[in-house]
Amino acid sequence: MSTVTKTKQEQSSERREEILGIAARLIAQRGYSATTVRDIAEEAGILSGSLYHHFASKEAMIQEILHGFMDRLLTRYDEIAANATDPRAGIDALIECAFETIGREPSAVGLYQNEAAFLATQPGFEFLVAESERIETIWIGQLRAGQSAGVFRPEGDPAVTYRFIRDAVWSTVRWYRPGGRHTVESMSTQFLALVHSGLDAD
Amino acid sequence: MSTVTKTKQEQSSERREEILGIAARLIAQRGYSATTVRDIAEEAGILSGSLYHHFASKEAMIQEILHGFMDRLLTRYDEIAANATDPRAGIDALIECAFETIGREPSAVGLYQNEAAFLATQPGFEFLVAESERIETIWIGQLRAGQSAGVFRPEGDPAVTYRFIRDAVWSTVRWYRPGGRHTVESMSTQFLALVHSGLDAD
DNA sequence: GACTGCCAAGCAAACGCTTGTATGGTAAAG
DNA sequence: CTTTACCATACAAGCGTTTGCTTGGCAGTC
Repeated sequence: MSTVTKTKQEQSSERREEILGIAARLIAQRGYSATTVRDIAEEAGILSGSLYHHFASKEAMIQEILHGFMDRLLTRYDEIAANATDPRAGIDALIECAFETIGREPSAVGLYQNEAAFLATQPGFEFLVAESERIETIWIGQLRAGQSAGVFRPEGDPAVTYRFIRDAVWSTVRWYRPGGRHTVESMSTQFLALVHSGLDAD
Repeated sequence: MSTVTKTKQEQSSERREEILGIAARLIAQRGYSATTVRDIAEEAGILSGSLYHHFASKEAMIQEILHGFMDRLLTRYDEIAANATDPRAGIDALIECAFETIGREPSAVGLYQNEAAFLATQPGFEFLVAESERIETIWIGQLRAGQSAGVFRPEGDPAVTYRFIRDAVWSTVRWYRPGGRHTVESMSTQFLALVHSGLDAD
């Protein structure tokens, strides 16, 4: 009697994780189809054929990267939604979580930003649509609750507001570089100020 | 003695424009390197080799698309900046112009969103960096002027605020579809309300 | 401690296919 | 008779992937 075991391909060895990290970084930089298995292999210090000892295909690599990324994100979002005391605190926590994620795994975020929309239409990537919808539901739930409670302005379609916020936050990964004038925290703070109070002076 | 003439490759025939439109649409959907010249040719009803009667290379096609797009945008932005009566009206006009552009040429916007960051690092695309910087200067100028005039909140780095706004607006092209619940105008209106007054009720 | 079997990791070379591009020809229009 | 737009065919390079093989190390058994 054994615990549930992973398939051989899904067992995580250190080498696998290392190669996935390289692949994520390259694909985030150049795009999925502009990144060749030879690029990835060379960066890993092996030949392209040797990649197939670790992964079934190039597509399997990006699937594993995206699935892992979205599962981790959804876990955090679920926790935030479950523990939020009020809608405003909930939205703030979701936004902060997104900025932290950008700081923690920029490659996965960038790759998701660039490739998810197209890949979602491809067979084998149905999970992208499903998990994106769950995420959307969490955000819109907080926005709606805030409108009902009277802490957020009643006008404005929550679905549209969500997308504005989502895109502004996630797009940060394209230009934010740590070590410069701003930290992840200061970015988060400035965004929260903008989204809560707006641009206009009182 | 003649006026400045375009090179043969840059002369615009109707057929050229048609093919460029097809290329822009396909590349916006699938990405530059995932779109083959055979895809473009098939959609145009010709063979791939025949494309080279109109264009020097695949790269020349995307250069022409992007250059044309940015030139038109920059012309409009320059006009707005020159005619703006005050910073708030200036920012509003810039935002409205962006939403109108999304409605008018969604393919070019989408293509720019997806490919510009990578292409900007490639030889032959230096104009992308140059024109992006000019656009950034126009926006940040309005934001700074608003802070100085006291109509915008003084806290917040204008360069960061600009990027938040820019990304939220342009990313709209990825999910907005005309004919649904929202028009370009209603999107523009809702975004302006959010960016000026924020989420919080008074 | 030597021997055996096994396995993860990678190499070297090739496979069939797709890619962007070049070339010579053709048919219609002016 | 030149120009325009296109076809038909080809080509070299690069693509993802497969194959057969080598290597080093880690059990377990004698």
